[in-house]
Amino acid sequence: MNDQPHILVVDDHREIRDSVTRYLEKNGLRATPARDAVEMDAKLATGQFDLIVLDVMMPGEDGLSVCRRLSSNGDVPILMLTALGEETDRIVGLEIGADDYLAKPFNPRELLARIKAILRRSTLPETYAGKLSGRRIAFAQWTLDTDSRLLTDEHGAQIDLTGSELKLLVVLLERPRIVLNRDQLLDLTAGRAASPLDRTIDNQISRLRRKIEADPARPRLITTVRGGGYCLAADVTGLD
Amino acid sequence: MNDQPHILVVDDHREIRDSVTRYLEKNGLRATPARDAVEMDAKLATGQFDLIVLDVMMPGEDGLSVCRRLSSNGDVPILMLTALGEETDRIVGLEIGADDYLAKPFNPRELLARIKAILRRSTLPETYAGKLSGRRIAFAQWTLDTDSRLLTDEHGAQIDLTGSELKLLVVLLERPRIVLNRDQLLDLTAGRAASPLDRTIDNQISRLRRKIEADPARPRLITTVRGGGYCLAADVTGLD
DNA sequence: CCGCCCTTGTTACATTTCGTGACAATTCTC
DNA sequence: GAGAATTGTCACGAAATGTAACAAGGGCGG
Repeated sequence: MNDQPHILVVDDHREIRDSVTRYLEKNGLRATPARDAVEMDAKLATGQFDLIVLDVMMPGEDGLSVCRRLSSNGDVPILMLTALGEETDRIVGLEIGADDYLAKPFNPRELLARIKAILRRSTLPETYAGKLSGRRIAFAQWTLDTDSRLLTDEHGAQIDLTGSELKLLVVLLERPRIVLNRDQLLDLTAGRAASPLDRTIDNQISRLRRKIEADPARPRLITTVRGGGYCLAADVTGLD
Repeated sequence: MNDQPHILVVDDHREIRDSVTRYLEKNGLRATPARDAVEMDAKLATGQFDLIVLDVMMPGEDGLSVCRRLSSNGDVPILMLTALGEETDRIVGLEIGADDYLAKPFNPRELLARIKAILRRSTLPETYAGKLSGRRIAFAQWTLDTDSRLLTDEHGAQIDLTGSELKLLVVLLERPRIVLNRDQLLDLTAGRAASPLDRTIDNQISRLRRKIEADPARPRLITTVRGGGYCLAADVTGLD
């Protein structure tokens, strides 16, 4: 079982990235490294994170730009890493929405302390996962209302989903045609890591299929990728 | 069994190319040599690669151009090899999309370490069934829906494909009338190399024929090229 | 505060998928 | 036409997946 906070470490220097990741993990957090903005976006899309540690100086899209972009959504706190003496960057970093900053070289313990401080104050009231919250979503023959948890098909027949069924479905709907493995799904729906022989996701999928598939024995909407995970095989439209 | 990462080594010097290939294989990776951009393109078309080691200085299309070209697709990470002192090239190499670079002469162990570092961080979310994901494809009397894994003939009869049957069929459909040998097919469908006496592909072909051929004993869609491999003998139309 | 009911994780077992080896069938060579 | 190489396919088993059944936990009405 693992529901520790999950930190995304974004830095182009491998040594820093890896040592920070290891240090955080050694201290009871979960941590995932990302090399640049692109990889960060990929990880953000397939995982749930509680905080991002972000380097200012990076090739490609730099930290300031990333920070500006992310903090406009405002859902994940950011801790900026600035190279020594980049005084301007410090100030700008905070102005554009970072929650804290730390100058390199830094003491790992101080980084950990600041991360914990941010996490402590950012225990937000839980909302539904992501962008599709509070919306109506159309896919295949279904329309999902995430507020009422109600699924309506083209004939108007209605089915209501349980909390975890809804979460799983929303996670899949946010990533159509992407294969997500059981670890990712568990991370995204329950925010925890899988224990060995964990069949939780299989069961959730089975229960969800029973409700939304025309023939649950031959699933067409949620397909199985053997050795890979599951995949939503439909186009998704947000109706707002 | 072999599903190690597959590295494509592109260098015009045979000694470097061969010694790097051997070194990587000795260390548990799969590696395939290519002498220039043309050969590289051929290998890329008929194999699945996880990383390309690319020399900057090559006759014909040079490394920088290749790198620019490949990284616009952005699906295979690139490690550039630069001759000593080509300081400009280093910088440009990273700017145009290489994931890392290494100056010649280099220590093989360092090359291996950097390759592993890149592989570690380039685990991107897998999309469903390649480029043709989410499409309907027509060939002969069949229409394939890659989402639902459903094959429909002209009379509307439907046949379910398993995951590996679908993958094999898609690989063939992406290369109609091209002969692919068993190694290439195994690489493209399963991302692994064949072990001696490997009958996997024969079996898959057999199973696939049983489903899509009018007379599986006299295959007309997937033909056998004795000593060569298999070939999809039909025109393919994407319906989107 | 109690007990019922819904939800969800876990376990166990059935089913499916797919790789492997064996052997038959086919094709090629000489 | 005989022997060898190559291919076709069967059958078996290991591994992955589907799902029923049970248990634990939580929420809500009374």
